Amino acid sequence: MKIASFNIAGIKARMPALTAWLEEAKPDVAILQEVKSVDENFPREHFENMGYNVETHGQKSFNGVAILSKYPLEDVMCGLPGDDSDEQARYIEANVVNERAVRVCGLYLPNGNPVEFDAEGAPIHDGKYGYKLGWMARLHARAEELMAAEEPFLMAGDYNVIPQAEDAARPEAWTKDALALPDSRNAYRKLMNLGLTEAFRNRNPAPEQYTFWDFQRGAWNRNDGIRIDHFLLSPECADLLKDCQIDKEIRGREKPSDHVPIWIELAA
DNA sequence: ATGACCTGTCCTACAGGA
Repeated sequence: MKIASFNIAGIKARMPALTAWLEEAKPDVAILQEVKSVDENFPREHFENMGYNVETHGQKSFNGVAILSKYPLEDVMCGLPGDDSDEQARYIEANVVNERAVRVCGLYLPNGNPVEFDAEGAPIHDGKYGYKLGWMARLHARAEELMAAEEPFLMAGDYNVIPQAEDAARPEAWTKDALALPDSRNAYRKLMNLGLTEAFRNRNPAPEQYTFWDFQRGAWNRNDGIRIDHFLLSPECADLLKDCQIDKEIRGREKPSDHVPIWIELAA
Protein backbone atom coordinates (compact mmCIF):
# COMPACT_ATOMS: atom_id res chain seq x y z
CA MET A 1 0.00 0.00 0.00
CA LYS A 2 1.36 3.39 -1.07
CA ILE A 3 0.56 6.35 1.20
CA ALA A 4 1.56 9.89 0.23
CA SER A 5 1.52 13.28 1.94
CA PHE A 6 1.34 16.51 -0.06
CA ASN A 7 0.93 20.13 1.01
CA ILE A 8 -0.90 21.43 -2.05
CA ALA A 9 -1.18 25.15 -1.08
CA GLY A 10 -4.79 25.53 -2.26
CA ILE A 11 -6.98 22.80 -3.79
CA LYS A 12 -8.54 25.11 -6.38
CA ALA A 13 -5.24 26.32 -7.82
CA ARG A 14 -3.66 22.87 -7.67
CA MET A 15 -6.28 20.78 -9.46
CA PRO A 16 -4.28 20.22 -12.70
CA ALA A 17 -0.95 19.54 -10.95
CA LEU A 18 -2.53 17.37 -8.24
CA THR A 19 -4.60 15.35 -10.71
CA ALA A 20 -1.60 14.71 -12.98
CA TRP A 21 0.53 13.58 -10.04
CA LEU A 22 -2.21 11.26 -8.70
CA GLU A 23 -2.53 9.64 -12.12
CA GLU A 24 1.22 9.02 -12.35
CA ALA A 25 2.17 8.21 -8.76
CA LYS A 26 -1.05 6.27 -8.11
CA PRO A 27 -0.98 6.48 -4.32
CA ASP A 28 -3.59 4.34 -2.56
CA VAL A 29 -3.87 7.07 0.04
CA ALA A 30 -3.10 10.79 -0.34
CA ILE A 31 -2.96 12.96 2.77
CA LEU A 32 -3.37 16.62 1.81
CA GLN A 33 -2.57 19.84 3.67
CA GLU A 34 -3.34 23.51 3.06
CA VAL A 35 -6.51 22.70 1.15
CA LYS A 36 -7.68 26.30 1.78
CA SER A 37 -11.33 25.46 1.20
CA VAL A 38 -14.49 24.87 3.15
CA ASP A 39 -15.77 21.28 2.92
CA GLU A 40 -18.76 22.27 0.72
CA ASN A 41 -16.44 23.65 -1.97
CA PHE A 42 -13.97 20.76 -1.98
CA PRO A 43 -14.13 19.09 -5.43
CA ARG A 44 -15.02 15.75 -3.86
CA GLU A 45 -16.68 14.24 -6.94
CA HIS A 46 -13.59 14.80 -9.07
CA PHE A 47 -11.58 12.53 -6.79
CA GLU A 48 -14.42 10.06 -6.26
CA ASN A 49 -14.50 9.65 -10.04
CA MET A 50 -10.80 8.73 -9.82
CA GLY A 51 -11.66 5.96 -7.38
CA TYR A 52 -10.93 7.71 -4.09
CA ASN A 53 -12.98 7.92 -0.93
CA VAL A 54 -12.77 11.48 0.36
CA GLU A 55 -12.73 12.92 3.88
CA THR A 56 -12.10 16.61 4.46
CA HIS A 57 -11.62 18.94 7.40
CA GLY A 58 -11.57 22.41 5.92
CA GLN A 59 -12.08 26.04 6.77
CA LYS A 60 -12.38 29.28 4.83
CA SER A 61 -9.20 30.63 3.16
CA PHE A 62 -6.54 28.98 5.32
CA ASN A 63 -5.27 25.61 6.54
CA GLY A 64 -7.51 22.62 5.83
CA VAL A 65 -6.60 18.92 5.60
CA ALA A 66 -8.03 15.97 3.69
CA ILE A 67 -7.54 12.26 3.07
CA LEU A 68 -8.12 10.55 -0.29
CA SER A 69 -8.16 6.76 -0.12
CA LYS A 70 -8.86 3.91 -2.54
CA TYR A 71 -9.71 1.81 0.51
CA PRO A 72 -12.59 2.55 2.87
CA LEU A 73 -12.06 5.25 5.51
CA GLU A 74 -13.58 4.50 8.90
CA ASP A 75 -13.78 6.14 12.33
CA VAL A 76 -12.89 9.60 11.02
CA MET A 77 -11.85 12.17 13.61
CA CYS A 78 -11.45 15.85 12.73
CA GLY A 79 -9.41 18.24 14.86
CA LEU A 80 -6.53 17.62 17.25
CA PRO A 81 -7.82 16.88 20.77
CA GLY A 82 -6.77 18.91 23.78
CA ASP A 83 -8.05 22.43 23.10
CA ASP A 84 -11.71 23.05 22.32
CA SER A 85 -11.00 26.72 21.58
CA ASP A 86 -8.67 25.84 18.66
CA GLU A 87 -10.62 26.61 15.47
CA GLN A 88 -7.84 26.00 12.95
CA ALA A 89 -8.42 22.99 10.67
CA ARG A 90 -5.07 21.23 10.85
CA TYR A 91 -5.72 17.61 11.79
CA ILE A 92 -7.66 14.59 10.57
CA GLU A 93 -7.52 10.88 11.44
CA ALA A 94 -9.09 7.83 9.84
CA ASN A 95 -8.64 4.09 9.65
CA VAL A 96 -7.64 2.95 6.19
CA VAL A 97 -9.17 -0.49 5.96
CA ASN A 98 -7.25 -2.82 3.67
CA GLU A 99 -6.20 -6.39 4.59
CA ARG A 100 -5.48 -4.86 7.98
CA ALA A 101 -6.39 -1.43 9.26
CA VAL A 102 -3.82 1.36 9.50
CA ARG A 103 -4.73 4.48 11.48
CA VAL A 104 -3.70 7.44 9.33
CA CYS A 105 -3.24 10.84 10.98
CA GLY A 106 -2.89 13.81 8.60
CA LEU A 107 -1.49 17.00 10.08
CA TYR A 108 -0.60 20.55 9.15
CA LEU A 109 1.53 21.70 12.06
CA PRO A 110 1.53 25.47 12.75
CA ASN A 111 4.40 27.43 11.23
CA GLY A 112 5.05 29.43 14.45
CA ASN A 113 6.55 32.56 12.89
CA PRO A 114 7.19 35.30 13.70
CA VAL A 115 9.04 34.48 16.92
CA GLU A 116 9.58 37.19 19.51
CA PHE A 117 12.75 37.23 21.61
CA ASP A 118 13.35 38.63 25.10
CA ALA A 119 16.20 40.96 26.10
CA GLU A 120 18.54 38.01 26.58
CA GLY A 121 17.73 36.75 23.09
CA ALA A 122 15.64 33.78 24.25
CA PRO A 123 12.51 33.01 22.22
CA ILE A 124 9.26 33.87 23.99
CA HIS A 125 6.70 31.08 24.11
CA ASP A 126 3.84 33.33 23.14
CA GLY A 127 1.74 34.22 20.12
CA LYS A 128 2.19 32.07 17.04
CA TYR A 129 5.29 30.33 18.39
CA GLY A 130 3.46 29.50 21.63
CA TYR A 131 0.56 28.13 19.58
CA LYS A 132 2.98 25.92 17.63
CA LEU A 133 4.62 24.50 20.77
CA GLY A 134 1.23 23.97 22.44
CA TRP A 135 -0.01 22.20 19.32
CA MET A 136 3.06 19.94 19.36
CA ALA A 137 2.42 19.06 23.00
CA ARG A 138 -1.15 18.07 22.06
CA LEU A 139 0.17 16.01 19.13
CA HIS A 140 2.55 14.24 21.54
CA ALA A 141 -0.38 13.45 23.84
CA ARG A 142 -2.39 12.06 20.93
CA ALA A 143 0.56 9.93 19.75
CA GLU A 144 0.96 8.58 23.28
CA GLU A 145 -2.71 7.55 23.30
CA LEU A 146 -2.40 5.80 19.95
CA MET A 147 0.82 4.04 20.99
CA ALA A 148 -1.06 2.39 23.84
CA ALA A 149 -3.20 0.47 21.34
CA GLU A 150 -0.09 -1.27 19.94
CA GLU A 151 -1.52 -1.21 16.43
CA PRO A 152 -0.18 0.25 13.16
CA PHE A 153 -0.58 4.01 12.90
CA LEU A 154 1.24 6.84 11.22
CA MET A 155 1.36 10.61 11.56
CA ALA A 156 2.14 12.31 8.27
CA GLY A 157 2.06 15.80 6.90
CA ASP A 158 3.66 19.21 6.93
CA TYR A 159 5.39 19.34 10.33
CA ASN A 160 6.94 22.76 9.72
CA VAL A 161 10.04 21.43 11.50
CA ILE A 162 13.55 21.16 10.02
CA PRO A 163 14.79 18.27 12.18
CA GLN A 164 18.55 18.77 11.74
CA ALA A 165 21.03 21.14 10.07
CA GLU A 166 21.48 18.66 7.20
CA ASP A 167 17.78 19.08 6.36
CA ALA A 168 18.31 22.64 5.07
CA ALA A 169 20.42 23.86 2.16
CA ARG A 170 21.38 26.92 4.24
CA PRO A 171 20.97 25.92 7.90
CA GLU A 172 22.42 29.25 9.08
CA ALA A 173 19.43 31.07 7.57
CA TRP A 174 17.00 29.27 9.91
CA THR A 175 18.63 29.54 13.34
CA LYS A 176 16.14 32.17 14.61
CA ASP A 177 13.18 30.65 12.77
CA ALA A 178 10.32 28.71 14.35
CA LEU A 179 11.00 25.84 11.92
CA ALA A 180 14.44 25.19 13.39
CA LEU A 181 14.60 26.71 16.90
CA PRO A 182 15.73 24.24 19.59
CA ASP A 183 12.27 24.08 21.23
CA SER A 184 10.65 23.10 17.91
CA ARG A 185 13.31 20.47 17.26
CA ASN A 186 13.10 19.18 20.82
CA ALA A 187 9.31 18.79 20.58
CA TYR A 188 9.75 16.87 17.33
CA ARG A 189 12.48 14.72 18.90
CA LYS A 190 10.26 14.10 21.92
CA LEU A 191 7.56 12.79 19.58
CA MET A 192 10.07 10.41 17.99
CA ASN A 193 11.26 9.35 21.42
CA LEU A 194 7.86 7.77 22.04
CA GLY A 195 9.19 5.08 19.72
CA LEU A 196 8.10 6.46 16.35
CA THR A 197 10.23 5.83 13.25
CA GLU A 198 10.87 8.69 10.83
CA ALA A 199 10.35 6.88 7.54
CA PHE A 200 12.55 8.94 5.22
CA ARG A 201 15.77 8.88 7.24
CA ASN A 202 15.15 5.22 8.00
CA ARG A 203 15.52 4.60 4.27
CA ASN A 204 17.68 7.41 2.91
CA PRO A 205 20.75 8.96 4.63
CA ALA A 206 21.70 11.17 1.66
CA PRO A 207 22.18 14.95 2.15
CA GLU A 208 20.26 17.61 0.22
CA GLN A 209 16.89 15.89 0.44
CA TYR A 210 14.15 18.52 0.62
CA THR A 211 10.36 18.74 0.41
CA PHE A 212 9.90 22.53 0.25
CA TRP A 213 11.39 25.31 -1.87
CA ASP A 214 10.13 28.86 -1.36
CA PHE A 215 8.37 30.56 -4.27
CA GLN A 216 10.66 33.55 -3.69
CA ARG A 217 14.30 34.30 -4.49
CA GLY A 218 14.65 31.53 -7.06
CA ALA A 219 14.81 28.94 -4.28
CA TRP A 220 13.98 26.01 -6.58
CA ASN A 221 16.55 26.92 -9.23
CA ARG A 222 19.24 27.25 -6.55
CA ASN A 223 18.04 24.10 -4.72
CA ASP A 224 17.63 26.25 -1.60
CA GLY A 225 15.24 23.82 0.07
CA ILE A 226 14.25 22.44 3.46
CA ARG A 227 12.90 19.06 4.57
CA ILE A 228 9.76 19.68 6.64
CA ASP A 229 7.22 17.09 5.45
CA HIS A 230 7.56 13.86 7.41
CA PHE A 231 6.12 10.42 8.07
CA LEU A 232 6.33 9.14 11.66
CA LEU A 233 5.43 5.46 12.04
CA SER A 234 4.40 3.44 15.08
CA PRO A 235 6.54 0.32 15.73
CA GLU A 236 3.80 -1.92 14.29
CA CYS A 237 3.68 0.30 11.19
CA ALA A 238 7.47 0.61 10.88
CA ASP A 239 7.66 -3.19 10.67
CA LEU A 240 5.69 -2.89 7.40
CA LEU A 241 7.87 -0.13 5.86
CA LYS A 242 9.38 -1.03 2.49
CA ASP A 243 10.27 2.33 0.98
CA CYS A 244 10.03 6.11 1.43
CA GLN A 245 10.72 8.68 -1.27
CA ILE A 246 10.24 12.33 -2.20
CA ASP A 247 8.73 13.19 -5.61
CA LYS A 248 11.10 16.11 -6.11
CA GLU A 249 10.60 16.66 -9.85
CA ILE A 250 7.00 17.81 -9.27
CA ARG A 251 8.39 21.15 -8.05
CA GLY A 252 9.70 22.05 -11.51
CA ARG A 253 6.38 21.67 -13.28
CA GLU A 254 3.65 24.06 -14.36
CA LYS A 255 1.89 25.86 -11.48
CA PRO A 256 3.46 23.78 -8.70
CA SER A 257 2.91 23.92 -4.96
CA ASP A 258 5.92 25.10 -2.94
CA HIS A 259 5.95 21.61 -1.34
CA VAL A 260 6.37 18.26 -3.11
CA PRO A 261 4.84 14.88 -2.22
CA ILE A 262 6.58 12.41 0.08
CA TRP A 263 5.36 8.81 0.15
CA ILE A 264 5.86 5.46 1.81
CA GLU A 265 5.25 1.93 0.63
CA LEU A 266 3.91 -0.48 3.27
CA ALA A 267 3.79 -4.26 3.06
CA ALA A 268 0.09 -4.30 3.80
C1' DA B 1 21.09 42.57 -13.36
C1' DT B 2 24.22 35.67 -10.00
C1' DG B 3 17.83 37.48 -8.03
C1' DA B 4 11.78 39.97 -9.34
C1' DC B 5 6.34 34.82 -4.91
C1' DC B 6 1.76 32.56 -4.52
C1' DT B 7 -3.17 31.98 -2.94
C1' DG B 8 -7.76 33.28 -1.53
C1' DT B 9 -10.84 36.91 -0.82
C1' DC B 10 -13.72 40.89 -2.37
C1' DC B 11 -12.31 47.31 0.22
C1' DT B 12 -7.82 44.45 -7.25
C1' DA B 13 -4.94 45.27 -1.36
C1' DC B 14 -4.04 42.54 1.98
C1' DA B 15 -3.04 38.62 5.19
C1' DG B 16 -0.66 34.48 5.62
C1' DG B 17 2.76 31.33 4.36
C1' DA B 18 7.97 29.40 5.60
